[in-house]
Amino acid sequence: MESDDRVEPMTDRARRRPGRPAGREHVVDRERVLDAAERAIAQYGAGVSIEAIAREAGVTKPIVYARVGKRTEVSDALAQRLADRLMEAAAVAIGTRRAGRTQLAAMIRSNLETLAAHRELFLFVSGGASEEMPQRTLFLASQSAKPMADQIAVWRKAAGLDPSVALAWAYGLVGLLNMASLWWINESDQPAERVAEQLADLLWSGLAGITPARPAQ
Amino acid sequence: MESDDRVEPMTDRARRRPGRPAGREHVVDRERVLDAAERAIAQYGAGVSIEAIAREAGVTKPIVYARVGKRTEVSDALAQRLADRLMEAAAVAIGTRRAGRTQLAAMIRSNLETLAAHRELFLFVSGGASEEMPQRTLFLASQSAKPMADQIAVWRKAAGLDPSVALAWAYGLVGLLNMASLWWINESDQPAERVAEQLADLLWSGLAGITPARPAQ
DNA sequence: GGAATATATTACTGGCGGTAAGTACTATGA
DNA sequence: TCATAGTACTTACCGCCAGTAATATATTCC
Repeated sequence: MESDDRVEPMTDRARRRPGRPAGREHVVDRERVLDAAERAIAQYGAGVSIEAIAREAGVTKPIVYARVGKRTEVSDALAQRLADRLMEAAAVAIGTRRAGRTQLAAMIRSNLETLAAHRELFLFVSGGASEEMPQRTLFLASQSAKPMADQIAVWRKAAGLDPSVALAWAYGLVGLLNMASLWWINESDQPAERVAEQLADLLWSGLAGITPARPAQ
Repeated sequence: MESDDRVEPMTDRARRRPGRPAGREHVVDRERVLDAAERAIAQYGAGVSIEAIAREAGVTKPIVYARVGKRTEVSDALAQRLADRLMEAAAVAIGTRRAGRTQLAAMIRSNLETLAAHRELFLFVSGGASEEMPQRTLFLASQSAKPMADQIAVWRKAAGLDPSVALAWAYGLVGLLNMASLWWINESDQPAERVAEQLADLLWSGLAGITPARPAQ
């Protein structure tokens, strides 16, 4: 009795004694925590607990708070990552294509497929109700919408059209892409390419500034 | 001592003794609970607790569960209400206008203003991360999107165009309207009418089926 | 009147976000 | 070299809340 069966709450895995570990660096840095958060989300879904994220990183909860912050801050950081990935994928998809409808369809398709690939991450990032939800949702949308708005403004100016539509269009488009992706991922069995074509049909002429003569009234 | 200071957890307001109340009807029915939920959300924000909703209704927590169900079910019920209100407002806004761009702008504007009027409710309904978030988000989007898809399919058929775009367009449009509304409510100081015009500019020609000749490639 | 049923309340459980308190290693200055 | 301060972890705890069980009172049916 009393031998060495001290309690070991840190559930399995790389257990570490309390106290400062030997070595002079952080045992896991911020980026590692975020990597672990992504893995944990992929595994357990958007409702994953902070504790589970910490476990996945091989540390304990307070470390997550020390490196990244509270849940909303983890979410914000991952939103940034996701937005970057979307931009990057879009850039690749657009590739060498000339600006035009084909480019738009390629961009939409890459958005569909990228969000599908990071489905749970997408949900983690868009989820999480609370008092300051509106600010958070907008913040994460703005990661995509702000660059998009800049691009739209440039196009519109170049075409001699009013650039003041840029922000409204950009936020609208982000919302459209998100919802359409969610729908496609969960309920549609059409290929991404087809849905992308359909959405391009909806958006292209407006984006290109092809406005039919406004009917009087 | 020992007089009558029994604990009285039911915080203030219309305290009631345990046990069945005198009278043969439910003291509050489902609709009253949902009304109270809306008031509580308006007052405390989207993160409101079930307990607060119960208090607002003048009953206790288990009654909310008995009449409506768990949090997600409250949210679903309110999503239905909100969707109904959006449809109704759109119908009013459209009014006697002839189908066309002006009608579209009026519809968008009514959407902006209706969501602004029910800001916190909108957030309560769209918030709430968990395992089955995707299904919930889609469910609530579908309240608006399904009728919209039907309408689009009718239009497209009448115009001799492919109606199979309807679902993708409808979900996309719901997402667009939601996100644009959120942006407008929180970050834009432009009048609703102007934003509605801008979005109509983006969408009208696509919706009307005015497709520019697709450039080769 | 009394059993069965209906309708409420209070009381509890479990889990999680977030933080405080405790522990062990490293660095610095006399 | 040794005490003292600082750092980087851990365990332990608090508070809140969703959801449910246990309990109390009123009605209904025989």
